[in-house]
Formats: sequence, structure tokens, C-alpha cells
Amino acid sequence: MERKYNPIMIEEKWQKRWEEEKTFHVTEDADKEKYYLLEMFPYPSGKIHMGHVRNYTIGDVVARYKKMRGYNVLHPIGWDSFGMPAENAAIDHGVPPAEWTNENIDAMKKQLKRMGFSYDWDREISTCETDYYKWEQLFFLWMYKKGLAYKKGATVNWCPKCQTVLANEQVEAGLCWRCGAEVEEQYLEQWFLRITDYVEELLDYCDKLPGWPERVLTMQKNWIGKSYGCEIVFPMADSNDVIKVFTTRQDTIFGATFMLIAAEHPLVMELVRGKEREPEVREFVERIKKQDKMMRTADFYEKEGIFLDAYCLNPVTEKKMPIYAANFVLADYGTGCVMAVPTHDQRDFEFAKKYGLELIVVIQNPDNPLDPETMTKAYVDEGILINSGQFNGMENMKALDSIADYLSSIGRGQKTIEYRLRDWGISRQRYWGAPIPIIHCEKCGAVPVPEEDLPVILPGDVELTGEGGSPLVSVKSFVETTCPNCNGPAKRETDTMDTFVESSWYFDRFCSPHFDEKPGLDKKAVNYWMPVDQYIGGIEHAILHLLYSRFYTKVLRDFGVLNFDEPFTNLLTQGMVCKETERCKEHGYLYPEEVKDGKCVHCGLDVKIGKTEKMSKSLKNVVDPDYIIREYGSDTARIFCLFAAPPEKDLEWSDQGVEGAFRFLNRVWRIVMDYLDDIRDIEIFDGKADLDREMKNLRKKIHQTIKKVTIDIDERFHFNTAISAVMELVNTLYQVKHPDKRDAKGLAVVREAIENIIILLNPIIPHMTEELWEMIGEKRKLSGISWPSYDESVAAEEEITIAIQVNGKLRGRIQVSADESGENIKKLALNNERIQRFTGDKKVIKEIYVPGKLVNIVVK
RNA sequence: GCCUGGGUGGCGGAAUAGGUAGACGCAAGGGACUUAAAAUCCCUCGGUGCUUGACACCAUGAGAGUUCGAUUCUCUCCCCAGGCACCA
Repeated sequence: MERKYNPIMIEEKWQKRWEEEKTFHVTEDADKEKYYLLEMFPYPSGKIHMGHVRNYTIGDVVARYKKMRGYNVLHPIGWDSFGMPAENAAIDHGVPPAEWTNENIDAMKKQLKRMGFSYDWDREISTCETDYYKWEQLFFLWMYKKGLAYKKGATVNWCPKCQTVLANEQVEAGLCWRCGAEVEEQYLEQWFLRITDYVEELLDYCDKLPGWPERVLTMQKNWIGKSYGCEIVFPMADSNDVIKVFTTRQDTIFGATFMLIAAEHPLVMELVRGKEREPEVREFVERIKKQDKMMRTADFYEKEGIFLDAYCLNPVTEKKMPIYAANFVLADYGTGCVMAVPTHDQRDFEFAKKYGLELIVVIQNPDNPLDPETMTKAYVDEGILINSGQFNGMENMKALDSIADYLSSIGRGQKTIEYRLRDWGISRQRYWGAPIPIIHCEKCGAVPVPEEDLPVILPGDVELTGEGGSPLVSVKSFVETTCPNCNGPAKRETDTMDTFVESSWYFDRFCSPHFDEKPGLDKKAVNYWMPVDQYIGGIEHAILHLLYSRFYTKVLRDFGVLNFDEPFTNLLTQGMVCKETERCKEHGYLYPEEVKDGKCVHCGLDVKIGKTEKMSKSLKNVVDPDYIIREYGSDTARIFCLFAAPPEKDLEWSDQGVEGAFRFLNRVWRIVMDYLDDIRDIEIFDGKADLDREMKNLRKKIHQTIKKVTIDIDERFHFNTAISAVMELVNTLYQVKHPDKRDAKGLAVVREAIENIIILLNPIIPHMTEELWEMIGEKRKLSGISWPSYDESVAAEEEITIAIQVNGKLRGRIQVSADESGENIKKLALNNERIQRFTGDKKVIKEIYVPGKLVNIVVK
């Protein structure tokens, strides 16, 4: 009997069958418990990479497993299809973005299908289609009416050569990524979403998401950056005006000796207007404004400032404080003004030293008293307040509240809270995105497009050159329109939305992907499926995508569309796929196929193996999933990705590891082939008759394996240990002597082993297991089979090994029956000949018995 | 600088309500089969020492502590990865 494992044939056969039979199509079913499993949907770049393979394989195992556990599983896929690369392809090669995008989708869809993922393809969505983004435009209108979407001036990265706005990621070391021109700051009118309205709830729920990795929540908390402090009012020395500052260190207020204002703050020029210093200050401000971006990316930059020939008063000491404009103060955090306490803030200290400003110590170091004359750096630790009037002698941290209360009692301050999080700027001066549904009318101003006029369709016939700002500006048929208010001539908004907007609600759309009524989400379906039970994706989206999605969920909830607070109950952030880099002196980095026997195929020079890094085209350390599928099949690709590392860790690619995975699949295949004829007509062992020792052990192993695999997948997503457990069972089966054809009992146990191996591996290698299932003569469909349960009494060991320690050191082992009493085991341990060599004539102080594990004898 | 993770054989990784460290796989070595090779199947495989044993000692980044017992808990330090970074 020789039937070779032919993965390609088998895989294509079953993929076709699943597609024809719509095996993974689901609908809402009130009788079944739902399970919504989602992987982050891909950008259609043209080809899937190993990161996708890993991400989607992990998800697929869970989806298939949950289905076998009886859940009604929603497992959809779609395309995050707006974005820059499509536009760049158009600029570089003249292909229309829609065409480029759809071709890529077709190609990647084929690849995903070839991997055998259990998607409900009837729910496929593509965010660049009008039937998707028209709802997004509707939500925008609702947000606009509620004041959650607004327009304001803001500085952006501007490439003067390309005449366009660049996203932060498109600025490389201060230069435009495409043309290399120096990026400038420009002040532009931009659309924003008021995420800060939800900042407290977003922060609060960080402590109510137990299914999220701690580090993601920490990153989000840091990003939100809540700080408790005080707004303090500083009166001007010679007018009735005031300067307000935000500080978290009101305990140091008595040490504030000068005032700093962000260079670009309008107050700077106001203060020097008409003064002798005005031209000098203007020059300084202009210089700083230009340098700003460069300096912010530099590791270190010199503190610089300029005196504004103005003074304010310290609100508690009434001392005169000179006012400076400074480069290191941020204009858009707090009030843009900072009280400087040079003795207890390092930046202020450096500034004071440079410009010869006064130092007053207000927190005394208890171990080593400070002297302003000799200090070489600011003292930032805790201590006792001095030079602080009625607060002298208090611990500085404890004085925070009292000083805030005092400031408020004299009308010069109050407790406040500041956040690092800013409103979300969604304007892009780009073509390939969802148009913002606003019309600008000279008479009426910004007017929202009436809901019944949606969608505002992105025009198709646009020439993309990459120059001259937003491409939509020059499309007359798009821009020129009439005002919905006054019917006069008006112009459409030409900004499109950030692509993060699409991905902020796509998971809702998957629940009713073809729903054509307002608001594009069928409440019944969405509230049945949502929230997502398990979300899986890369750690690189830990902040932006996940925070925006949480924000959108709360906004849509407040519009009455959704009835839950958070979109993702459990989150798994899988690690990256890495591979060692290879380079040759002549030809630089090499693709794996450019290396043969350690030599470069171009020049024959020795290839140097470099660091293991995330697979990337620039380092050429990539493996093409198509190649792996062609050589080994997708089942091998799947099991390798799962076996090499637990999902949250980085996975190191290993060609030999892939070989090993393939070898294991062959091993499974062969053992089933070996038994095929003998077990085809056998029923699985019913547990009624007595078995010989070998078969009893095999059965024990079967049930132990079911138990371990169930726990590993269900509780921990540790597929690597689940697979190794099945490997052990397969190894055990290989060790068993092949029962005689007439030994029905023995063969029944073997059949039990084989059936369970197939079922346990099904979520991991679905194609091969379907094929084997059919071959062993099963009539039931494997895709409809339930997950096996195990019999605890069969899995139990009859004899257990007890380790014996003397003073905590392992000195021997004894075999006892599993129900042996603790007293007897202790006795056996003490009387053990080997053990007596170590206890000898010493006195036994105590014996510790850990049930089923060990005995520790303590002697002296 | 701050905040998260994480350091275990030649390698990927197992084992944590404290209880036999190294499961499983890769690589390596040996054996069987073969005219031969590949494939396959079986065995060995952390280090050191000798008295080759059911041996002893050393081993989970380093050092201390708690404990009968620590990869697991506590403290100090070192290294690596990721995030934030003049946020007042």
C-alpha cells in the first residue's frame, strides 16, 4: 500500500469543496452562542507576506476550533483599500488607483483562498467602494452636527516641491520620502474629530479590558497622557493682563524665577510689539519656527531663548519674573507658557545658567543640603520645602494639594487636568480616500452635504501627477457644485479622510456587509455579533488603529447605532516574522534564492549571515508564501508558523524547521496509510473490554493528548505545545506493535488514536485531515464534527513516580500506585536504600509530601 | 531618561496558585534497511569530573534574600527588544 502525500492535489480539492458547499457561511442564530473572530484586514498591496500567513493562520485555528466547540463563528475578511500606495502607483506607472487596487485584491484573494482559511467570503468588503464609504460620510455628517467634527487651522508637514501634505510617517529625517526636499511646516485649515471629548472614557476603559495585553493598554495610557496639576495665574508687572501656565509641580511655585513662552505662541510678538527688541525677537521666532521639526527629531537640542523686555509677578512671592520666548516650550501643550523653576527642573536649570537668571532652592535634599551657588544640576527628587512661606517644613509631595488650595483661595490658580492626546486630524490632501461631505459656500460658509445626497462619489477620471497639491482641486466636475442652503455656486471640500477612519468601524460592517439602509449597519445583526470576541493583529497598531476604533465605537453607541462600549473583548498581538539577513560584499543584501551553498550566485563570494530582523523587502530577508505553498503546501506553512513559536512572540523563520514540519505531516500520513486497510471497517473502541498493557497505555495517551491539546488551545492559544502533544501521540502510535488483522480490539484502539489525531489536527492542517478522514471511511463531514472530549479515568496514570529529595536535592525516585497513601509513600521513601545513604545517621527533622509529586526529607 | 516585555542546551522553544529543569522539534552523532545514496525506522544527545554509576558536582543573565525546596516570589545590578520622549 503506497499512497504518497500529495499536498497540492489534496488542498485544492478541499478548498474547492468548502467553496462550493459554503462550509463557512454563517447567519445570525439565536439558538447558538456566537463567536466573532477577526484578524486585522489587509491593505491590498498586491501579495500576501509571511506576516499575513502567520496572523491569519492563528485566527483560522481559533475560528475552526470554536466552530468545533459548537459556536456560531463569524470569521470575515475584507480590504482596507484606500491609501497612498495606490496613488503612488498611479503617479509612477499611470495605472488608475481603482484598477490597481482591484487587481491587487483579486491576486491576494487567490492567495488567501489557497491558504484554506475558513472565511465567510460572502461578507467580503472593500473600503474604497461607495457602498462602504457612503456610511462613513453619513457618520461624518452626524459628527459634524454634534460638533464632533470641526475645522481649524493647524500646522502640517508640507513638501514645497510636491506641493502636498505629508503624514508623519512620510517624513524621513526631515526630508520628503519621495523627492528628498526639506519638509516645512505649514499652517492649513484641517478637519478634526473630537476624540478628546471621549478621553476620560477611553482612559477609564483601559482598566476594564482584561482580555487585552497589558503592554497595549500601557501604551494607550501613555499616549493619552493624563496629568494632574494646576493652572496658575501670573499677573503682568505693569498691566492688568495675566499669563496662565499649567504645571504639575505647584509645590515649587516659590522657586519660580522667570517665565517661558513657546516661541511660536502669538503672545510673544504681542509682548514686544513696538519695543526696541521687536525685530530681534521676530528674527528669533522665525528661525525657531523653521528649525522646529528638525530639532524635534534630534536627540538633543540646545536650550535657547530671548528676553522679551517684559516682566510678570510670582503670584505667591510678588517677585518680578523676566519673560523669555524659548525654543523648548511646546505651544500646544497646556497654555504654551511655563513657569520656570531652575533649581528643580533640569531644562530650566540649563536655561538659567545660560542667561544668568536667579536660582532659589525650595526643596531641600535631606541627605545633602543644596546651595544655589554650587549646584551643577537641578534637584528633581523629593524633599522638604524651604523658602516657601507657610509651607516650609512640609514634604513637597504632600504639599501639592495644600498649595493648589492656597492658590485657589487667593484667586490665582486652580487644580486642572491636562492630556497629551490631541484631537484626531483626518484631513488628507490626497485623492485616494473617502471625500469629506462638506460644501463651501461664500455666503453660507461650510455646509454639510444633505444626507439624501450621499454618497459624495470620488471621481474616477483624475489625472495624478504627484504635483500641485490635492488632485481633486483641479477636477471641476467634482469641485463645482451648488450650495444646498442658498443654491448659489459653491465648492466641494477636496480633502479626503485618513484611512484610519475606514478601519475604525469595518468590524461593525462585517456583521451586515450588504445592508443598504441607513445607517449601513443592521442593528440586529451588529448587536448579535459584536463585540469582537477575539481580535488578532500586529503590535504596530497598538495605539492608533485600536484607539480610533474604540473612539468610533463610543461615538456610534452615542448615536444609538450600537449597544456596547468597546469593540474588542480580547486582543492578541502576534509577534513579527523574522529571518536572518544575508549579504555579499559585492551585491549587498541578497534574497534567499540568490544564495547557493553559502555563496553569492552573482559573484561566487562568501555570503555573510547577518542579524535576524523582521522580514522586509529592503533587507531582502523575505520568504514568499507562494514558494512555500508550491514546495510543501499550505498545511505545512500553517503548522510551521504555529509550531515554531507561541503567537505573541516573534517567529524566526527556519528552512530546516519547515522541512521538519513537512516531515511530521508525512509521518502522520504514513501511519494512517499503514493502518488504512485494517481499520476502515472497524468501529472505534467502546471502552468496554479489557485491554492488554500496550493498548491500555496507548488509550491513556490518546485521552491525555485530547486533554492537553484542549487546554493549550482553549485557555492559552499555545498551539506550539498543542502540536507537540499530538507529535507525542503519533510517536507513541509508531512504537505500538501493529495488531494482527484479527485483533479487533487492538485495531479499535488504533482507530481511536487515528480519529483523534485527525480531529485534533483539523483546525491546524484542515486539508490533510479532511482527506485522511475521508480515506478512513468516515461518512460524517469533518467540518461538522465536534471537538472530542476525554475520559479523565482513562487519562489517569495508575502508577506514579514520586521524586525523593533529601534537603531539597533530588536523590531518587520510586514508583507507587496512584492511590497509595501519603503515609506509606513517606515510609517507602525513608526506607529506600539509596536514600539511606544520604540520611545515614543524621536526624530526620521533617518530611514534606507533595501529593503525586515528591517527598522531601529534611535531615540534620 | 521614563514605561512595558524578555534573558533557559549548538538552535527554536517546554516546564510558573514555588515541587523531578530541558517536553516537542531542528542540528549533530550512531545503528537498521539498501549494491549505493536519498527517503524511512530505531537509539544517543546541557556541562565538568572520576571510582563509567540507579555516580558526584555544576547549570535557567549576575549577585543577594525568603523557603524544607526558587527558572517561578522579593531586592540590587547587567544585557536585549519594543513604546514614549524637552508634556512643564
